[in-house]
Amino acid sequence: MCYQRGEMDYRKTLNLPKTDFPMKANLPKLEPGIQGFWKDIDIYRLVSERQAGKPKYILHDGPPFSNGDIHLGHALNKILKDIVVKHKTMQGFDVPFVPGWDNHGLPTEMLAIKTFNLDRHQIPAMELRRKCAETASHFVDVQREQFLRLGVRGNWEHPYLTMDPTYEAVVLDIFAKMVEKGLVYRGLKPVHWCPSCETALAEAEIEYAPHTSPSIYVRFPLLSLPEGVFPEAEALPTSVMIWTTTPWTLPANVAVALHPQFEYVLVKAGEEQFILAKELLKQTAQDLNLKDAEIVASAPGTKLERGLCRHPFLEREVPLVLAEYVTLEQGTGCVHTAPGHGLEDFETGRKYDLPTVQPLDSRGIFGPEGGKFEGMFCSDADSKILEELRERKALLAAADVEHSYPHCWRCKGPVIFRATKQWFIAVGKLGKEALNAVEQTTWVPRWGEERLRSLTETRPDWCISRQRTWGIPIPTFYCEGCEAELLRADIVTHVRDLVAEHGSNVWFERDAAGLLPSGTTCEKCGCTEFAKEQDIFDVWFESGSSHAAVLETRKELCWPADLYLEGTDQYRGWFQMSLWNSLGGRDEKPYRTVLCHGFFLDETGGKMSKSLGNIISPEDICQRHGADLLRLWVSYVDFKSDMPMSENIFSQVEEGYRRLRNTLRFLLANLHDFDPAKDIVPLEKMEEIDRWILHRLSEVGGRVNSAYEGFEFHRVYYALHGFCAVDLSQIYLDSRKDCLYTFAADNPMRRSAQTALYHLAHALVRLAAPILSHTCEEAWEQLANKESLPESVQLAEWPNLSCWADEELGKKWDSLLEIREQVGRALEKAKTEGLIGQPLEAKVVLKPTPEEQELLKSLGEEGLAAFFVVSQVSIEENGAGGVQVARVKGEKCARCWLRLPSVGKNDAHPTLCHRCLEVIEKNLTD
RNA sequence: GGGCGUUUAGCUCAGCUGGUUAGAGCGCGGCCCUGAUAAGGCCGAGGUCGGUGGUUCGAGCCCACCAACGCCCA
Repeated sequence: MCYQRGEMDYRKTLNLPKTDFPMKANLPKLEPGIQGFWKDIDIYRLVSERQAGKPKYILHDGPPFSNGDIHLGHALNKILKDIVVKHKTMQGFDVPFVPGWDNHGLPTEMLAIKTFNLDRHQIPAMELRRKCAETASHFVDVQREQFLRLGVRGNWEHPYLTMDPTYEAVVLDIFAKMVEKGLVYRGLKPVHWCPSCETALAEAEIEYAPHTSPSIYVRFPLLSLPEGVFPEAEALPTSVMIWTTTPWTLPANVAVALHPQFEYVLVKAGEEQFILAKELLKQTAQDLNLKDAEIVASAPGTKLERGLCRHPFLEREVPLVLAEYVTLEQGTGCVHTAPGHGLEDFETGRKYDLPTVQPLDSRGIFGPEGGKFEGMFCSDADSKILEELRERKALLAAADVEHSYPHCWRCKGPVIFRATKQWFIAVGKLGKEALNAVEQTTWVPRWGEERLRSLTETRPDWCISRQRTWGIPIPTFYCEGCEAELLRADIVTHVRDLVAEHGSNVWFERDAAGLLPSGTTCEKCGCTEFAKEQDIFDVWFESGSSHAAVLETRKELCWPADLYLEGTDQYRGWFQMSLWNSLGGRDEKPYRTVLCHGFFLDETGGKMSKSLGNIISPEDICQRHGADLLRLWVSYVDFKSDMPMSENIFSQVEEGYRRLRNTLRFLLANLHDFDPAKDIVPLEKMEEIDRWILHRLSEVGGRVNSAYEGFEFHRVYYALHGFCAVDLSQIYLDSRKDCLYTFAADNPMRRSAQTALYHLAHALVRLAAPILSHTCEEAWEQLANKESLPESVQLAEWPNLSCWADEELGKKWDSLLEIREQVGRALEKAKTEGLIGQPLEAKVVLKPTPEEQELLKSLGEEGLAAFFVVSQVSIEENGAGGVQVARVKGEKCARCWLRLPSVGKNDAHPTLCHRCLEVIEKNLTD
């Protein structure tokens, strides 16, 4: 090499950063390639093999419905799981992740009906089920691809599906256990019922529309009240006044409900008295045209409990009961209660052990229980009932009212509530065990315990019957002779075996005889002919069985799960249902820890929903920003409460991503000539500043790890981001650039710096890998080009960083950093005063106190200059503290840009300082 | 209407068992650099900690009530 005076390009003699790791990620294009790489090397299998034999950590996946594209909530959920899985794996656990799908259920059935334009009343059950299965399979495939696009690692080749025969068989197995334990019974429950379609309707099949109903006030003559309440009632004929819009439900009336806390009054009007809520007296008096109403006495609802009235037209005593749902919005505060025709009424009926009168048949026509209304269609009976009330002087007022009323989605006719026989799990019997289990579970966040406890405490028995087609049949039978129920564990087990072999379709393909063990006879009447049950299981019973159907049946898994991780809606859903199912079927709770995440909100804090049109799809984000950005966003926010999401917030995450990426890039770029095998410097020979940054790394690593452990991923983000932005970019890397660029390539000080960069790069790539899986894989490839490393960062172990910790050094550098800040402010001042244009034009004069002397001297004036990123530093003796900035004397070195007195002292290289001269001359002799 | 939760700078988060002028990063404004360059550095302005009342010598933190928002239920 030959340098001509005056026209030398010293730039070429610098060790400037060089890398293939691009500044701009272009994640949408990059990620599919990386995902293809993972697929090619079969990353899931590789990791499993590597972790085989290590302690297991079981994160059991809650199955989403396979009936549409994934939305942001699904993406969030799977990314969170993936972060846990990847971190735990790096921590040395064997973490098999088997994703699953919930295939059965009404939403899928409705989707299939719509997609294939089916007539659900015409199509044979098997045909409909085939279409449902086709729909479910299709969306399993769709969603699998969508989850893979997020970079989620799992056993996607062999997920679990609730419609798989092996899965279905375990559901029935659990059911058999519950039958054996006497937890299953058949009881009445009111459901939405369409009398014209003659079928039960699910909530989703109901449409609300305006409807005109009669609005009537009715007298219930008072028979008695608890001792000492309203003694004035004796004086005149007294009745409890109720209001209703469904007169035809009066034959089913068995009680009048009052609110325990409301104030009820005894009112005298003419020659009679009424009982009603005080607050509603004014409105009612107006409706009934009562001019002379006068309050005689008053008492809270709770005092009236167990009073008795007479039914207005039937020979029936009707008790006064208490219910919290009674409102003061309309009526009288005294609510007509018919357990056969309303869910709340039904619950109240249970509480007070009232009979469930349900006189209608499936067409909505009164049967024998309907007395004189037998043979009439329910709403047609309204006028007859009004007539009856009038005759008996029980009707106080009647008018028409228009209100919102449920209608059938299919025939558009008004629907009714009708109690029918359904299968129940007596979860009440498991209450104590449930509370115990809730207490022994670790809830994250902790208030989850309270939430599940209040759910389990108040929960009524679990109705598992659904009157639909797409699901697992409830394997019970009815005697054709005496109609007795045939519910036996051995028979359920027999059906289970058939289902294990043929799938649940077998129930729809065979008649009862083909499903029962041969020789089954009715224990009551000896009959051998049976009919099979029509109801299928509630899907919650199915997904609630997953703990057994998945964890117990997969070799790589084990029961119970270490972790369940779902959204807050699942306290009532999967968390709870899995608990009942497991307590009923396995006598133990299915999870050790339950972790719960919040929901997405838009930037204004409102909810995200399709109807509001403020939905952002994960696919859209992957296409425009990349999965790693979505993953980083997941770690950027605190997922335990609700999380706002918007383009604006997203652009901030993008900034954060750039900082992390560019820091990593800078590390890699300055390692381009570093061969770890040859060049690595042992810790004790490293420069102090390099040991300091490794000490900081060990601190950050510790914080990052405990943040992962505590499921506080946003603390991972802030720890990593802060480290990259402050410790590295602002302080360490900025100070180290001079050494890295201008020193001779193999100068031990430069190798020391590079050794730090090397350790930093290796650590950061690992610490961030559970979150930024793609980016870290891309960086990993750069590192792996130079040394033999596992094929993927996913096969890397968690770095042991504690060996870099040096508390004493940390403290010392805290003080140095304070001085550095002082210097920064002084430089800024000098700049605004026009003394200097930029820091390299400055000479910093330190006037340290005696205590600071030693501190500063240990770094040396040159070391301090690099640390402050200025040209020169001088330390004055016996100062009183403080910093002074002067314009530097000396020319700018053409190579290192520092202003030093040595510039111009050499004739061969008049524009170089002594440091650069040495490097150049060394280069020339090499 | 009920259960559970959330509410600290424009944004996302810290703030230990209550204790001096409430912190960080990003964004924003100004400046510097052009050898991390669709990068990097420096400085700065931003908050009556959702509201009201209370306990206390002292409250972002404890208590009560209220409001907005969210999940679940009715």
